[in-house]
Amino acid sequence: MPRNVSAEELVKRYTMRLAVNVYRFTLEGQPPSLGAVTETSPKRATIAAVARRAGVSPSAVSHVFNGRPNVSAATAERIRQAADELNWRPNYASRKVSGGGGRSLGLVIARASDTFGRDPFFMRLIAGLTEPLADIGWSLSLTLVQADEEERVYRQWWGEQRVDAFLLVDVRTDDPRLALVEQLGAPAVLLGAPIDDGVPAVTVQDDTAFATVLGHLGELGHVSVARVADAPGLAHTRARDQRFSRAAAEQGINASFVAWDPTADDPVAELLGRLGAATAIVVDNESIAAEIVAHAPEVGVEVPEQLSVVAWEDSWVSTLVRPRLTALDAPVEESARTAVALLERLVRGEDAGSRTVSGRRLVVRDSTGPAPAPARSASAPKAARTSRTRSSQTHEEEGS
Amino acid sequence: MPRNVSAEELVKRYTMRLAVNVYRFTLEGQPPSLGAVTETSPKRATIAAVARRAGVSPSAVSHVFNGRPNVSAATAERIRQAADELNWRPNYASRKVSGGGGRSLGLVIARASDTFGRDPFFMRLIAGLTEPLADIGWSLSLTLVQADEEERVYRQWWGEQRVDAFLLVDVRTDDPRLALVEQLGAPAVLLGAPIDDGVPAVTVQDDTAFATVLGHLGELGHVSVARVADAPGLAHTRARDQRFSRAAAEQGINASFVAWDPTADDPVAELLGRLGAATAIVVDNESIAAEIVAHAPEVGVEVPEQLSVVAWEDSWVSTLVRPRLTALDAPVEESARTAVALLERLVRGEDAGSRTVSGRRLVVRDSTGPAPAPARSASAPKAARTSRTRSSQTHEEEGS
DNA sequence: GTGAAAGCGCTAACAC
DNA sequence: GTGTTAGCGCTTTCAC
Repeated sequence: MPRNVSAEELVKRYTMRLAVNVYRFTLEGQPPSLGAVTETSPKRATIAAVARRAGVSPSAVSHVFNGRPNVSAATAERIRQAADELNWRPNYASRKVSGGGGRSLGLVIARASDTFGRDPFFMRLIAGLTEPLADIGWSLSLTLVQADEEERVYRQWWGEQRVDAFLLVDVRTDDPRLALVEQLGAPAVLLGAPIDDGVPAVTVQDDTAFATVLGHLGELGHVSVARVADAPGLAHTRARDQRFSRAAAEQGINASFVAWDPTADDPVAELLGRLGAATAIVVDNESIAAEIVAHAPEVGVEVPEQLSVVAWEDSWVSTLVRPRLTALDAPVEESARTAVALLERLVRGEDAGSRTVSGRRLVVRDSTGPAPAPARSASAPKAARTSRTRSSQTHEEEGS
Repeated sequence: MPRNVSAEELVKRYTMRLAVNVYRFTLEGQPPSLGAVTETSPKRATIAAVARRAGVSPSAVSHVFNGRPNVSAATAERIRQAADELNWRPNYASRKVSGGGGRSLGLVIARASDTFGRDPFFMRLIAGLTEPLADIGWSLSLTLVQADEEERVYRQWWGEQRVDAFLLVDVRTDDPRLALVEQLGAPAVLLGAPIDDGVPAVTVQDDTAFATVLGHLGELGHVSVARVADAPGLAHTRARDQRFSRAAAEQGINASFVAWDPTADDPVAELLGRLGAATAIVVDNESIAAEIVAHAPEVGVEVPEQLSVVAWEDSWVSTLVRPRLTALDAPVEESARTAVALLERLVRGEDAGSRTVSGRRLVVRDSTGPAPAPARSASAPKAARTSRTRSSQTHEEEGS
């Protein structure tokens, strides 16, 4: 309601109030004047108006719209029709204030605009969330925050009852949000590996992803592979490091780790300078992988002739750069759908355990190729690409 | 409130109710039992609890949290402190139901996941909206819908009072949403050229953008330039067509129009085949432009040696592809901020007129170069790029 | 199967 | 300045 109201608005409010008071004082059925005021006013119809039109009580209308069984089919039909005619929908706020379940999922992303914007994962996630949410009548409340504002926003949104559950993404090691949502009593689900029994997780089945990647690279003759992690603070980083080491050991591949340094003048050149013997890299972040393949030739490293690159995550961006990126595609939409399903259970007070969704698929494109012959150095000839536009092959990774 | 409640929950509710009833029956100040129940229960604190703790009435608390002046500074401080201690925030739903202003902006995007996901504009828009929204205590409710569900979602979100205003994007010619929001009485702002007095617009100052682009291309010797539009139904398409024609005429450049056909087997090849004499193109959509520069060489057209490409819209994607895209950068964040400011005025009942934000900047990168000599045909030598990594130059476009 | 009535937590008019 | 009170529109007992 506007703070500064017009004269008409004041008159209207006063009229409404009068009508209501008359109704109260007469203690009778329904004075026609109230009906008239309510139904012709620009204000939205109320449950009372619908009830009146259907010739029933407000509670009957409520029952129908909440799927409670105490109303006969015929009456229910009449009520629905009246609601339609008045174009009425239960007021979300009123419903909440009177104990009805809320229907809003909070997604608070602690990223700067640019790192948010250049991660296609978020577009897939947002798009993937909206459909299952819409199916159950929920909506998505989204915001970006700075790291030091994160807790405040969770507390505020929950405290104001603006949202009824949270989806936690970018989970960090010792992430304070887990304790926070438990303290608040807020239903929450996280995307990533399970951390805490209190907050169910939706995990992508990643166990064999590295084996698949290293198998692919091994076949191409690579014996030394490096893993490039983007953000060291994220919870998944260490787990992936370990899996990478193990899978490499099993396949007799020499594993190493290289950090991406976004503060360098030329992060790609700087990274390539630190690769050592590695002839292939697996990059945690798709846009970084894309930057590497795009920029490497400009600093003297041909992809895939001298270096093979695999992106962990896949999207249209991988098919945009040249050479196209070989990538590990995650079932983001499936994760989103699963998270929504869990959230719905939590909100209803049922308990929900963590879930695992299907594994990553290795999509082989053009950024991986035969390992360079050891003799050749950085001055290797820029061999013509075997087939620049060869179609993608897909290796389905077996689930576990 | 969960439908299926535990025994404990039932007991708790019953206890609360008892306490409340005792309070009502005694008709006295505040029975200690109620305070105890409310404050130690896991339920969130209420305004009454805060008032009690601060030794004032609920309305005093309300006044403080709504910036009304009727409370002394000392009392206000005491109230704030009590609220902090109880970790209380005004309940959003209650506030709305009792006439308080809402604080939620609806953004309904009628796009399929993939066309949404591959348009970096939306990431910039979302990121750009959240900050100004947070500044005024609003949040963003976002959803994707199919075209035939669009109207239903607007009606539903508004009818339920789930949102308090709408931001209209992807405005189409004769867009039914304009009449819809006016009929609903919903505050709304659109991004794009003004269409209707009822819905204020935030427009990017595009008047001279084509003159700037064509000036740049003219200097490079291009005499025939084509415009590639993505979605013919969008309202901005025709306006841009006209501006393009006019600017071309003024500069003695031969203008043509070519449609992008996403259904073709190879849309890029198909498009290039229809360019006629044009040696440069201006592409409405950044990801299409990126696809063109990435794929053109694979079908025998070198960029920029044989064809110059300019993208209308700019983001990190333009710097990812090779050659890097010369692009027209729009002030998306400024548009978002302006839209939020307008919306806030509308919601308060003040009127708000359309606004124009600063013009597009031409960012010259590597996808534009000298026009090919007319004699040379498709078999032109793949001349070495003059400077593959030359730094971007920026031409500020003068506003009007 | 139906309706009356008491709340939900807050705001705002008005009296003190 | 501060408190009282009557709503907001809905849900939910609990009588009928």
